[in-house]
Amino acid sequence: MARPTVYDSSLRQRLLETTAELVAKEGPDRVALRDIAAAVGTSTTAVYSLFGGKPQLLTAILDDAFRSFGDSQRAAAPDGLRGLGLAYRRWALEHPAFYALMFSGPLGTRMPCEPTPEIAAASIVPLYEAVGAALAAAGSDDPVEPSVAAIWGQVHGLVSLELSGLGLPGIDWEAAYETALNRIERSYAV
Amino acid sequence: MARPTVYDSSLRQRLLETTAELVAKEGPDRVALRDIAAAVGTSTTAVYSLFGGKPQLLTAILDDAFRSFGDSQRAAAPDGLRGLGLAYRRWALEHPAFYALMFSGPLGTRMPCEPTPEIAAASIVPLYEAVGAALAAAGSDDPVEPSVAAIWGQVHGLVSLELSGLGLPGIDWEAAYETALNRIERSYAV
DNA sequence: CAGTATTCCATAACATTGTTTTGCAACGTC
DNA sequence: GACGTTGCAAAACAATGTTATGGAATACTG
Repeated sequence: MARPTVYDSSLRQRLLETTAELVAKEGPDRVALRDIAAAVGTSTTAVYSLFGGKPQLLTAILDDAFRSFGDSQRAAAPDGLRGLGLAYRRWALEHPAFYALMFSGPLGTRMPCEPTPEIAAASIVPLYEAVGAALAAAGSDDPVEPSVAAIWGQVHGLVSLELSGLGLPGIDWEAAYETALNRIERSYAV
Repeated sequence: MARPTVYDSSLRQRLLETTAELVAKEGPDRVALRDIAAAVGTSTTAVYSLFGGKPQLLTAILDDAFRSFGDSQRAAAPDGLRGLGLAYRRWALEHPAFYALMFSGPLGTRMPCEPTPEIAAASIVPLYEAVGAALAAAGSDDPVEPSVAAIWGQVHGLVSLELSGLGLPGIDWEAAYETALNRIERSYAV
């Protein structure tokens, strides 16, 4: 042993929080490691020592985001498919930068920061179970995956278009979302 | 007049083609202006002289992509909603990097390269018209926008999830897409 | 035809990043 | 109290978008 360590879990936590804040404010590519380090009162070396580099730091942020998203989904699970859909949009609108980072895919961002697969997969388990329950209640023995994908794609697509600010200017996204949820309920519930 | 100009429309065209090629291969953030300039045998000054900078160059690429996408949609218009949906996915899978650039939104990429609004809007006119026709044929006088958004969201979401490589490992995306298209046809056609 | 001025472009300089290396500083041990 | 070891901050490095500079090629003028 030589000198007392400063790169400990407390600093790691503060780095995560500050980075999440900055990323939420202006996106992952606009935040510089120097800014993060300065905001926390350390140097960029801390990021390399504690995480390995910027991609790994963003991966940690990404995993936290998926966990938060998964929590939100689990909390809404008792309210059925519609509850899951409403919670989905609410979470995405509250965390637009995270949502973009989570679902932009490898070509969307330059940083190779894919989430831990298990954490990402766990976040959609509630939807999986709700669709399975709905199919079972309807007496259908269709496979679950295509329906899960179709429903997930529906809500993800609408939220994604809303966040992208693209096309259909002046549209009432909430009304469009209601339309889509109604269509889903009509197709699957009962 | 002094010396013959080299930064002409021909060079501009070659820059566009080379950039599109490189962007398609590895995404917009990984291509350096120096590489583009070297590939066409000029210097980075050409990009600044002909376009204004990297964002403007990417905007030009983006507009080209929306035009190509719009052409594909117009060509599929006679085949109805299902034809539009199939053409949508086909184009996206053939041009994944462009698709990501087109719909990643301001937070998804660092470059401020939003497309020209009219060009982007024109690309979904065929869908707009098909939905309007379907609603009219069904004798419905519901507003068109929410349905357009819902359907666009459905196909965009599925394609986007497929391209992101996220979640549902080993799923048959084509089957999921068929499921979604069936659901759309059942809801709107006739 | 020679000189000059003007226009244009490639090269080099600059600023900002992520990353790696270096050197100093702090603590335990002898 | 000196030394060696460990750890971190600051400086060096590399890549990239952007801007400034210098030289070169051509048309005009005498």
